[in-house]
Amino acid sequence: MTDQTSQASDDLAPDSRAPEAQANGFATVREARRNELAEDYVELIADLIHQYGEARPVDIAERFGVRAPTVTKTLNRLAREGLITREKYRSVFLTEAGRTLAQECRRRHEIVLRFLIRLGLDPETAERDAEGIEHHVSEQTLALFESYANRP
Amino acid sequence: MTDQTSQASDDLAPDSRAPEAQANGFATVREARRNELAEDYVELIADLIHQYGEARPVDIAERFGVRAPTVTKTLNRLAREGLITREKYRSVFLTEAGRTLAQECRRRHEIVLRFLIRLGLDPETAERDAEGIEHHVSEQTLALFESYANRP
DNA sequence: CCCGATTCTTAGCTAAGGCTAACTTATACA
DNA sequence: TGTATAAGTTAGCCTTAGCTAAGAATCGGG
Ligand SMILES: [Mn+2]
Ligand SMILES: [Mn+2]
Ligand SMILES: [Mn+2]
Ligand SMILES: [Mn+2]
Repeated sequence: MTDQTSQASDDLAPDSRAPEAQANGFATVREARRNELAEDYVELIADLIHQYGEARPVDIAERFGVRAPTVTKTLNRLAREGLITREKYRSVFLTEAGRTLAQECRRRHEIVLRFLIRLGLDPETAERDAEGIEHHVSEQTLALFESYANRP
Repeated sequence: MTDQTSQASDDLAPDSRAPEAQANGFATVREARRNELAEDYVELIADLIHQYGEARPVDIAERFGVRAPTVTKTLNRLAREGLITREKYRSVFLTEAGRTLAQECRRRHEIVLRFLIRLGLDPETAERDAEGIEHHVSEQTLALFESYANRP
């Protein structure tokens, strides 16, 4: 196995980083992926509480488009991780940690969304894309998105 | 449970879409999440083949930062899904479908990366963010990213 | 106040994606 | 050419995230 990187003028420029640097990048992405669902949950729970005063599993399931038992199981995990409190057969509420995380997610979501719309995307697509992108933007990127969105 | 949406002038504007529209958005994101890993694999495999003429599991493992058995298992799935071909104890190669997917991923990766750098992000962070974002950009967004990156 | 409908949970299944330990195969070099 | 090392696989573990079927709790209208 010989390295062809240094000789051929790579037209398409594959990743040129050292393997370890690349591995660090993927580690970051894996980490982000592990938190995505929890972030979507707390953000939605905060929204529901804001709109209706409470977050019921049935509403969470409807908005995510998943079945009730899936919600039950995920909520149990979030409780175990200290993001929500719950009693059997009752609505769920955010802990202090949950509220903090929800606020961060909400902020990221808003910034990404406003940025995409400002770029020229239609609101529907912007919402879809923002829902996925929001979990993968660094603070640096967020800052750039924000100033672009706020520009005169 | 009463809807407070119509009365209060919501300072933070929670998601105002109908539950079903929101569910569709999350379905799109779930779908994207299901494909992320396969996309990262075929893209990396294409890179390795381009650089070294072959893609060995040991190199894949090193660059992803995971253990060898994890790679074996994932490669088996990719083979089952018709994206790669493999023989036991040998390097892996892309099928036609795999090459096509790799090319699409590579294109998205490049566009997102160039866009972020053009926005003002440092290359390190741009790579990290692009690695996650690339799986969640619609064609519309991609088009906007591209014209921003190509602008004079 | 009670009974049917709704909501929520439990049990149990599948698949993905990570790991370690142990085994098998391939490679390389003395 | 034989064998030690490197590479790859297998087996088996765990957790997450989805599902259905079935049971338990709650709620509301008569
Ligand atoms: Mn999201
Ligand atoms: Mn969101
Ligand atoms: Mn990626
Ligand atoms: Mn990529």
